Amino acid sequence: MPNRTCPRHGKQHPCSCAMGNLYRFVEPVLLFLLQRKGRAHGYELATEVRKHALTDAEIEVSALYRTLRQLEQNDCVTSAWDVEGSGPARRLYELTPRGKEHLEEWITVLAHMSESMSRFVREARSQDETIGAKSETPRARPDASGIHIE
Amino acid sequence: MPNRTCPRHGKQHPCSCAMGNLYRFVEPVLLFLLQRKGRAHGYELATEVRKHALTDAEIEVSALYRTLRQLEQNDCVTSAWDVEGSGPARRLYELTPRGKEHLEEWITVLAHMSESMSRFVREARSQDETIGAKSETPRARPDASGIHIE
DNA sequence: GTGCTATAGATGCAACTTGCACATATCATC
DNA sequence: GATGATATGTGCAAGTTGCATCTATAGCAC
Repeated sequence: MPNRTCPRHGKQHPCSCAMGNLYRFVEPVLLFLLQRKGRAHGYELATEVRKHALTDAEIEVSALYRTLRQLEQNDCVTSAWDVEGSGPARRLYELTPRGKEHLEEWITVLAHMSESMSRFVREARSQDETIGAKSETPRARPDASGIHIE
Repeated sequence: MPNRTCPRHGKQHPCSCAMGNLYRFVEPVLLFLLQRKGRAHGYELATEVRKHALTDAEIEVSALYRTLRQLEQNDCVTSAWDVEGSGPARRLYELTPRGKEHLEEWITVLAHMSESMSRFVREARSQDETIGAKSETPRARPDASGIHIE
């Protein structure tokens, strides 16, 4: 949405692609998935994160791994190498009590944000209609609701 | 919410203070206010932006001014110096048709995000209950009214 | 055994964004 | 002439991000 044009949607439709990943909404989704799956490795999470993403921005794998490391540093997850099975070793992540707490914090924040946003959308849309209706008339009176600029 | 602790709320309650301003949610609020007020200067907007903010993060005046400049560069607003009245000169901003369009894009994005978020919150909460019920630890019931912080 | 692909995790770095402190200027009041 | 409110900005270190690239294991085809 910001100035730089979105590489995925171009000018097709408005998107939130240019919004950040790392500290924004990757974290809660990862915490959520980890809570649900009990234990998972990064590559696996990467395939599922899309379905629960909070914006339509692509979630970078690098951002995902970095977020997981960050979460580990903050005691929200623990990790252990899993060398069983075929293929390269994988790091298995698991939620800690602190991580669960952090997810709950995120849930509170997101619930609040969701509400703020839908209120904003409601207000902006109703205002839009008002202005749309008004602009038909020869733009006379300076808005009865009282804002005057000198 | 991210790792760095919030300077305003500390550990009191979860907040979205550490989320970005500039390209995030300052833009739509400014566009909205400009549409409503018809014309306004930055300092004035700064006093009102709080009421419509989409996160509980403080909106920096510097971010606000920078956002306005950016919006001007992208033809979303125009500005003109107002030297009438007392006090220092003020830059009066006004929405352009492109700016109105951009606001509508934001509204679409925010409506979508709001929905994604509330779905996420719903899912995460119901999952939480399931897991809570499953875990045999007595763990004083997760307070229906919601928010408990460490 | 070489090349190719899928899986898995990670780093390097330029470009960009942000928070905070500070700069500039006008006017009013003391 | 000092102080404070109004008003608009800039400077810069620290932090964040997108994209390209790297390492490494295993399976399969040739």
